[in-house]
Amino acid sequence: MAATMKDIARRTGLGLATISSYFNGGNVREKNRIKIEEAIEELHYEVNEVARGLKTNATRTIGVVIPELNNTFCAEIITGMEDVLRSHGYATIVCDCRTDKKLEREAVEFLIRRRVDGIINMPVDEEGNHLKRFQKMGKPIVLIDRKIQGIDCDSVLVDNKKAAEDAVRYFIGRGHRNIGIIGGPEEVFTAQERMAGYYKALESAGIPVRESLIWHGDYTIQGGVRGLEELVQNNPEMTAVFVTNYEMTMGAMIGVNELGIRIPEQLSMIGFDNLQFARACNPKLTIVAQPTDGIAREVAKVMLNHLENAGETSGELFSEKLETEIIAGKSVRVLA
Amino acid sequence: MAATMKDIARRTGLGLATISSYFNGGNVREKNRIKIEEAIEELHYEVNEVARGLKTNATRTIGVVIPELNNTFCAEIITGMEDVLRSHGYATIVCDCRTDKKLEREAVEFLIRRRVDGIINMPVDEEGNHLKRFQKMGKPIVLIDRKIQGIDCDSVLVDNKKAAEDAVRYFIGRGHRNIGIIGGPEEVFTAQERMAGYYKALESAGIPVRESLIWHGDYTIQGGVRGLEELVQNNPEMTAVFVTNYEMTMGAMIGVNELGIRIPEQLSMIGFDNLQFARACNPKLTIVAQPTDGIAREVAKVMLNHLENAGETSGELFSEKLETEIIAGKSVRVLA
DNA sequence: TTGAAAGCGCTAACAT
DNA sequence: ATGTTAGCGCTTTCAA
Repeated sequence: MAATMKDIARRTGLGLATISSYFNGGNVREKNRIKIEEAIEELHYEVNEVARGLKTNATRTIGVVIPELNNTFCAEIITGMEDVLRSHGYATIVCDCRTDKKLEREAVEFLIRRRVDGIINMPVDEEGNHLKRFQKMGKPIVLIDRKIQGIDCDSVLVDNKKAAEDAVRYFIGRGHRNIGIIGGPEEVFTAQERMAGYYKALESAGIPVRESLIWHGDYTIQGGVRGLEELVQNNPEMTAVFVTNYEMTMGAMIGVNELGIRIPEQLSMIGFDNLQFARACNPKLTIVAQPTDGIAREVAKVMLNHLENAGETSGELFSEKLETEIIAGKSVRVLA
Repeated sequence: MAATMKDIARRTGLGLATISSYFNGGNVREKNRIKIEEAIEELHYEVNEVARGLKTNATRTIGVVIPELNNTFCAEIITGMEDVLRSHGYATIVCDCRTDKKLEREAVEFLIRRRVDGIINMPVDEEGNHLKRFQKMGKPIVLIDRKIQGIDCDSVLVDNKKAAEDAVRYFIGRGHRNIGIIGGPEEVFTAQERMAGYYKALESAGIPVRESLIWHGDYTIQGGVRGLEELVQNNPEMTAVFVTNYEMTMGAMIGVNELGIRIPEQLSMIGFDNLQFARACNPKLTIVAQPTDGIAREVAKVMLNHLENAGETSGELFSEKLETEIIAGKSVRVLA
């Protein structure tokens, strides 16, 4: 069994409180400090965070619930968050709920049992019922990427409407009029926003929206393949297509390859996320890039704020919208 | 504050032990069972796993230390593992050590403080010193993908030598003689094995190994770009190149695009991992595919075996080598 | 500055 | 089948 503070107390002849105070930055006589440190060294003592958590009612652990770890956008955000959280002494328990509302709810209950100090969630259930019980416990919740109705809490979002607007304007500015879109699931917040941006850009340019140019996908690779095939087949006059997330962008590229379509001669394309993938495409893909690292750091910061200034929360809900950026490649043709 | 078992005891008039026994599958009179369940419902009781962990000296938490979450191979394995571990009631704390030995050691200490029941590690430090203390505590360690010297423990590997051998043979069988390789860091186990496979395939075909055709990369995207550029520049006669991990494969594709090289007319290529990426390449890339999901499930299984049959471990070290597979695309030209 | 002691929420041994 | 109780390793009053 691992050494405990009692062992150190015995070995040094000091009381438990002194040892504890040593670990918690209290004042300890120089002589005793040295004795304690020797004992720690010899006994290979490591603080038991479990016991500490039971006593202090704070586990220094935060739970992260996401729809799909196996999704670059999620993975990148988690990498960034985990990095800053751990450097502040917080552990991160990641739960992948596979885009399933039932699993998402179970994940939250799982985290409640483990008494995490806070939850970071990229929500699948847009009603937010899965979070209500946790919120009632007075512990902080930070939402990433998607807002939900039933829950008032902090969130870190991306300006998705503007992102899509920018992309479509980019096409329009280069002479395109028949612009298709491979959108996301209609019930997902980001998908709605991106679709709204598509509408807005077309409307403000006086281009009528045509239903046949709109494909509602599901944010998966296979959905992207399918979407591209359908759009191409139904719209011989389409000269450009905007794909609204990374997985579908990959799918659209697969579709393009399998149909033997040449980019940008036969079809112009703007994708989403993952600059490296864009560079690996031939020709290099023009994309909308999200500030994943910025999101990650912002989320961690907001969460740490709650945790370290417990009590004195300003009452105001934090809600930031980060900006995206278009990274130009060679996949958009300039029409005469 | 959250409800405790004491609250349930008070509310039902039962003793603590009865409640505890209810939660641990003991026998409880039907009438009392109902009373307990009503109380749970009304009090919104959730077991406190922290207290339970302190008492039982088992946190039902396992730590995972990997070099880079932001790496598809790692992310896929973690997704799979976390899935099966959580369905058995185990939480997973993931620590990304950014391929840094110091951070890796710190991650293990962090996990020791949190008293995880086991550690799963894709090791960066090939001497394994970071794991020694944990191992002395008698808790299980499972290594993924890389073996290390100093530590005797279970491991789940891939037959990397054969993987590389197969790839190079694939080239040879199609008439290639001047075959380049973009290898990994020389100190990394998988990189050594893959390099060994390259040598073996060439030697058994009677083709002399030429140093100029070998590039030692670092398993990063940028390393792949650089490797491809160097190999192409130094070997005008090279007709084929084998890239030995996913990130470098992506990098090599970027390099190919930026140099304007046509595949497979000017250069044949076999990459590594990520079938979807391979399909998105133009032309579709031939790759060596690792059974990531198989690895993930195997690792979780081995770990659960240790945890659930504590004590009666067979003493034998488990070490499985899974097989890879070549998925043919159109990136390898048949030479006359 | 240091020590003694209570108690966080649970499990398990023992008694009933 | 159920109740009583000690104690897991720590923090935190309260005294000294």
